[in-house]
Amino acid sequence: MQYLKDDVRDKIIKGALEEFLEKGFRDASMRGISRRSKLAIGSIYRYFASKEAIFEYAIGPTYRQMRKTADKLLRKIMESKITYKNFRSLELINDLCNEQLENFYEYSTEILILIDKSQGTKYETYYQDAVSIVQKILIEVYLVELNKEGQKLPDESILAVIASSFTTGFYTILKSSSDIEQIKLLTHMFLIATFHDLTYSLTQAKNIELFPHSMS
Amino acid sequence: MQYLKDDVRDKIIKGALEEFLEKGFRDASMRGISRRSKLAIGSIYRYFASKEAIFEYAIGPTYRQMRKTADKLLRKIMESKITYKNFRSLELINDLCNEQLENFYEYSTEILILIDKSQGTKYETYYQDAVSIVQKILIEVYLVELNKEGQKLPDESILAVIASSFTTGFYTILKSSSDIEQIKLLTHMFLIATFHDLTYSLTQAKNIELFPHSMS
Amino acid sequence: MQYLKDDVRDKIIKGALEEFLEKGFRDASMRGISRRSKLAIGSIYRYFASKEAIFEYAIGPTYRQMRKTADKLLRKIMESKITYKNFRSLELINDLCNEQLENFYEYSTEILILIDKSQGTKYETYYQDAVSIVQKILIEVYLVELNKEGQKLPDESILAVIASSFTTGFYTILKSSSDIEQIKLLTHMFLIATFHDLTYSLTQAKNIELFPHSMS
Amino acid sequence: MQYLKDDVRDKIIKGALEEFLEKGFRDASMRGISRRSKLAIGSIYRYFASKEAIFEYAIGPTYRQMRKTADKLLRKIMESKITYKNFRSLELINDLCNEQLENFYEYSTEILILIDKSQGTKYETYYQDAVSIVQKILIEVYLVELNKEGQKLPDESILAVIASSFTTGFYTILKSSSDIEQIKLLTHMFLIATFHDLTYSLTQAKNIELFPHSMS
DNA sequence: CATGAATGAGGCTTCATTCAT
DNA sequence: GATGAATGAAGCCTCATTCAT
Repeated sequence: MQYLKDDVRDKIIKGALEEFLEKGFRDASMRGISRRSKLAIGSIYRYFASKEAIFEYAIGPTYRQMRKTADKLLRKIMESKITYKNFRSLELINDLCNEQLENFYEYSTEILILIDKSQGTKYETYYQDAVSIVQKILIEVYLVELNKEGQKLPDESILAVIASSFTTGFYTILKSSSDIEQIKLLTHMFLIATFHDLTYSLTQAKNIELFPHSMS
Repeated sequence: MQYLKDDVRDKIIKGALEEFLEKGFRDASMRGISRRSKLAIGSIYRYFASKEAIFEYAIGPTYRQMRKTADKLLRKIMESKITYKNFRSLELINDLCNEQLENFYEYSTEILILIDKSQGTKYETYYQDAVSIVQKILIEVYLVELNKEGQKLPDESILAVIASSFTTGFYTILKSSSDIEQIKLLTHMFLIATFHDLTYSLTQAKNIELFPHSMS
Repeated sequence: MQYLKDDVRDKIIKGALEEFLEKGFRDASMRGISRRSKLAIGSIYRYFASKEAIFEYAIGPTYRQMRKTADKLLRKIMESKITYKNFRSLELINDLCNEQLENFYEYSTEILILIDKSQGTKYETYYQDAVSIVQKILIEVYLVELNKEGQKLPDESILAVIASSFTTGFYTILKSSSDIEQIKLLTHMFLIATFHDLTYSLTQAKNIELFPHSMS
Repeated sequence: MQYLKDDVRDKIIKGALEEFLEKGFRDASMRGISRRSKLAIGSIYRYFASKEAIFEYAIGPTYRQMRKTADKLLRKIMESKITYKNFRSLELINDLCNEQLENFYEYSTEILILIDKSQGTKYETYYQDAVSIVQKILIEVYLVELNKEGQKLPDESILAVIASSFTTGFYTILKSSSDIEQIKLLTHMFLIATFHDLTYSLTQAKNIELFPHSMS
């Protein structure tokens, strides 16, 4: 063998990730991947059967890891009776997040591609799926519990908004740094910023002010 | 008639907006625009020189309007000494938002296209630009002021995270409804949920709990 | 409309038939069809979805016609108790052939393509299928009857040979002329030449001479 | 060793013949030849300059042998005054055939490739050439002689039909068996079936019946 | 002006051939 | 000499753009 096959495969994947990230799957061109990986197009086809196969190899494992994580997270939350009233929720969620962060930050490029560069692949609903899961959690933790108490949200679709907003913020953290400690800190801060007193904000939205702690 | 008819031009734009929204600029096809606008492809080229020209005509004005709004917003905030401590911030920001919400509402399709269907055009950085502006505002309102007081954020890049999270949430609202009253309500709720007591959350992140109002 | 669509479609089919006949389906190139039909490749795709669709349009109807004819022929022969002993066989077979010849000679190009230029299409077994049908007929007319009489062929696979030889000869006739009267005459001659006294030749092969009528 | 090894060359040719026979020259792939011969593609190119060179080496000698045989056959027939009336024709033709049958048998793969797997090579007209030679012989043996006698064929092009029919039948025999004795028997039977009393059939086609020997 | 057929560059993929090891 | 990875021209097909009617 002239070159180590794995070297070349990695070079292809590296170029492909660049191309996918910049153009998205559909607009990524084999020529672009070829240029970035400095390999003739024909050579790429020695390693991968198709553009789709490259995507699968580059992104598939990360996707499956993320699904597994998300499913586990969802199951744990459903089982552990977390509600917005539960004092230990923060710890638990934080732990659950931290448990997976190591995985996440290592594959941040893949995740970013999954989020909004995967149109045309079987993973194209990834971002919506992630948002849906977050939304399910929010419904479980907030809406179900509030309904039990006879409280109502002014508009329940705010949970969809918060789900998408939170999901994006979370992935922005992953994108922003490759220092795992910083990612953990930011995640913690962002969890607090998003969920601290969220029930109060949502139910009282019409009556409260933005900066209560800061007025003299 | 010496001039090309505006109603035809509008029909084209209407079809083009549909196509761009559904497929994105790159994957939008002239045939698709032709089908949706019920006009022959050749006719479209009589009104617009290229697919890009259609995009420019359909989206450009909205883009410029949004930039102007954003710049004005940024300038006003810079000039008006809004800080997280300023009691009148809420009113002001709410007013600023409402002032534009009608615009947003009216051009929500164009805005949604700008956000994540503009790849391949000169506007493809729109979402990032929007996030940047929000981030600048957050820096002005929170970071600058906190620094003056000698306080520090555990990690300043949390502002970038909140900027992207907020921007996405805001555009999710636009996408979620075509009822302007609901949009206003959701925006208000979302503003509260995001910024109510944000300073406290950020600075005290390590010490506080998620659901203070809900424990007996 | 600028050009009559059917004109163009016909031009494409004409070029495609040339190309298929010369190169065979697999080696026929869209560029070749494009060159022969003097149409840009893109134009061809306005009329046909794929190279295969062109083949289907050009050849499919002829194929179905031929199958129908062959099936009918086979059925009639099976039903009419024709055997090599049956005096009226010649007339009947001749009639059956003539009945279809008009169709055949009109589509001789298509038939020639079916025979050995259709590799890579769903019709690629056409020639073998035709031979099989002829062979079935031969088995019915000769072998079954001979067995009843307790006679044996020195080697039964001679029928497969005669089937393929006859089939090829028959198609050669179709190819050789576009004068229907000549085709009919040649078919008649060829039927006589092939089947006149065939039983005798086959069963007595080892003992007889080639030119019995011509020796002084 | 200074010279390339012959056994390797043979291994290549063996694999190539398999590949050519199954796919035809154009659709045969170097990878296929490499797989069948269990030799790296690069090695093959050390022995042969191109796919065409392999074909030439594998098929060329057989082609030339066949041409020579055919020419000799043709010359002999021309010189030896064989006619359909000549009593010794059968013996002679049978001998001529048998003389070559061993060759045919030994190179049947090459011949089968020549017949209908050689498209894209300079030998692609082989089948037509073979038919032409048979036709020339038929003309010599039948037509010339009949003309001398003032007899006429109803249509002279029947000889082209019989030439192609006979050629195909003959090659079907080669393809059908790898048992030389069976090939000889089938060839004999097929010669009888084709040429026994052919003159009578052709000249009297309009007046005779198919099964004279079998009517009670 | 409107129409839509015609064009051809560019996208994915295959495969004969070359070349570094 | 053997190997098989690398190359790139050519095949099928799509689609923005042009042009004849």
